[in-house]
Amino acid sequence: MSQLGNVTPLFRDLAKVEHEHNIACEECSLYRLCLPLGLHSDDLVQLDEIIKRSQNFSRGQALFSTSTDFNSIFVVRSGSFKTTVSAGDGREQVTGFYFPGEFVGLDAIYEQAYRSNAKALESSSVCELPYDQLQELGKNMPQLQMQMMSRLSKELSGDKSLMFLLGKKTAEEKLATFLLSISRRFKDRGFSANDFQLSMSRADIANHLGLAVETVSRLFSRFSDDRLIEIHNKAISITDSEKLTSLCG
Amino acid sequence: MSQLGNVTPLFRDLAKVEHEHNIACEECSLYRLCLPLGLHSDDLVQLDEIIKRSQNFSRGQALFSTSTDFNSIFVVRSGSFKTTVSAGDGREQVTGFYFPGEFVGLDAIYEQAYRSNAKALESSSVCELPYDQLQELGKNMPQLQMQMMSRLSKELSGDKSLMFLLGKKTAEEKLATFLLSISRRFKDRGFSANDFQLSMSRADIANHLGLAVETVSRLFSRFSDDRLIEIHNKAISITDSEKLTSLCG
DNA sequence: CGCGCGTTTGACATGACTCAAATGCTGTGG
DNA sequence: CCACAGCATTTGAGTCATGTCAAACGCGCG
Repeated sequence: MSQLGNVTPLFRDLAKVEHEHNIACEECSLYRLCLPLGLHSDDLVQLDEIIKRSQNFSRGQALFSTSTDFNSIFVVRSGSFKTTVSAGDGREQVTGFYFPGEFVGLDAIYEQAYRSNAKALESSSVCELPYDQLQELGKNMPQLQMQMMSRLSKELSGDKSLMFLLGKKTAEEKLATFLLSISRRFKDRGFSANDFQLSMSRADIANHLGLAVETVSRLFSRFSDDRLIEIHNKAISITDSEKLTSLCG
Repeated sequence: MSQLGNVTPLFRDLAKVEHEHNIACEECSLYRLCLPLGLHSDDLVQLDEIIKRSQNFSRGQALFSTSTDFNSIFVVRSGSFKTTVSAGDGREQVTGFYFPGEFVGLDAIYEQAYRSNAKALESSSVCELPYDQLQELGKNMPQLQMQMMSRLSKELSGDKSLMFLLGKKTAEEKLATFLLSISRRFKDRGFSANDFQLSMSRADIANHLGLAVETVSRLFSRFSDDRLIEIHNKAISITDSEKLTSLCG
C-alpha cells in the first residue's frame, strides 16, 4: 500500500501516487486530512460502505458540470481538479483548485444541483459520496455532520480570502499568494513545500487570479529573475519563500 | 405583532420594522426565510430555548471582530450588517452584506474563531445561536443539521458567483449585478423590489465590488442619466430592471 | 444653523489588458 | 524514433478601463 507521508521526492506528481482502488478509509494515507477524521471505528465502517471509489479521470475529463444531475459530492483521492463557474457568454471563472483530501461539489448541496463545473487537471480519482446516503448516515453520526459543517466552513473561509485577493491585491501579490497556497497544500500532504509540479496551465492560474495569461507569464519571469523561484515548465522550486511571503500583501 | 409580508411602502427601511424582542421563531415573520424552516413544532421549541435575542446594535457597531472569542453564529433579525476581511496593512475587503434571515459568522465554524469582522450598517438586531448548544441540539435533530448545511452551501454558492463578479465582470456589470441582488433580497423579504433604501455607503459598495468610490459614483450617475434608476441619496428606484438585467453580463 | 463627512465631478496617471508574433513543448502518427 | 502539428508560454509594443488626486458640493447630524 502506498504511503503518501513517507515519500517526498522532488517534482513528484500527485497523480503518480499509486492508489489501490478499494482501500478503506482507515487504511488510506489521506485519513488525517479527510472526512473520516475523528469518527469511531464502527462509524467508519458504515461510511466506507457508502463510498464509491470511482474510476480514474484523465486530464480534461469532467467530474461534473452544471448539466449533470446532482447525486453526490466528491473527495479528491489522487491528482487534482479545477472548478469553474461560467456566464452565458463564453466567460468563466476558475473558482478553485482541489487536491487529495479536499471536497468538491459542496456548493451544490443548497440547490441540489451543481452550480459549477469540475474538471480533472491530470490523471485523477475521487471518492464519491452519494448525498442521500451521507445525509441518512449523518442522522445517527453527529461527528460526521460536524466534520461536514467544518469542511463547508473551511471552504467558506478560503473563499473570503480569495475575495480579498481578487478585490484588493495587485498582480504580484496575487501570484505570490497563489504559489504559497499551493506550496502549503503540498506540504500538508507530505510533499516538498518548495519543489512541486503545477498541474494547472498558466491560463488556469491567470483566470483564477483575475489576471491575463501574459501578466502571469511576465510575473513568473520576474520572480525567476529576482531569484524567488526557479521554473522549468510546470516544475516550480521556491528558492526564497521568505521574500515571496513578504510579497503577499 | 409586525408582519413584514404585509407592508411594502416606498423607501421603507429594514431597520424600522418593529420587532418584539422575544418573539418565538414560530411567530416570527422571517420564519420562511430562516433556519427553523421545516422543523417540527417540538423541535422548534427546543431551538427557541437556545436562541438569545440580543440587544440592538446601532450603526457602525461591531457584532464581532477577529479578536472576539468565538461562541456563536448569528442570524440577522432586523437591519443589516456588512462583513470584512482585512490584511495587516490598512486594506480590507467587504465580503458581504447581510439582511434579515441571513446567517453571519458561518466561516468561523472551521477554526472556531472569527476570521472576519461584522458591523451593523444601521440600527439592527440579531438572533444569537450559541454554537455548542446548536451542535448539541443537532445531534437529535437531523432536520436542523440539514438546514445548517444548506445555509452553508448557499453562502458558498453565492461566494462563487461573487468570485466571478470580482474576477471577470466590468465595473458596469458589477454595479448592475449588485443592484439586482439587493433588489431580489428585498423582494424575498416582502418589500418592493424596485424601491428601496441602501443601508451601505458608496464606499462599502465600491469596496465590495472591487472598485473605487469614484467609479461607483460615476456609474450611479450614468445609470440615472440612462433612466435605468432614480437616485435620491440612498434611496434607489429601479425604473428599467430589464435593461439593468441585460447589463449584468 | 453650521460643520464634517459622504458624495459627486473633473483631469490625469497607470497597472494590467489586448494584440501580435516568436519560441518552445507535447503528444501523435508515420 | 523522429517529424510535424497544434497548443501553451513567453516577450514586446501600444491602449484602455479604472484608479488616483484634487476640488466642489450638499446632506445630515449635533
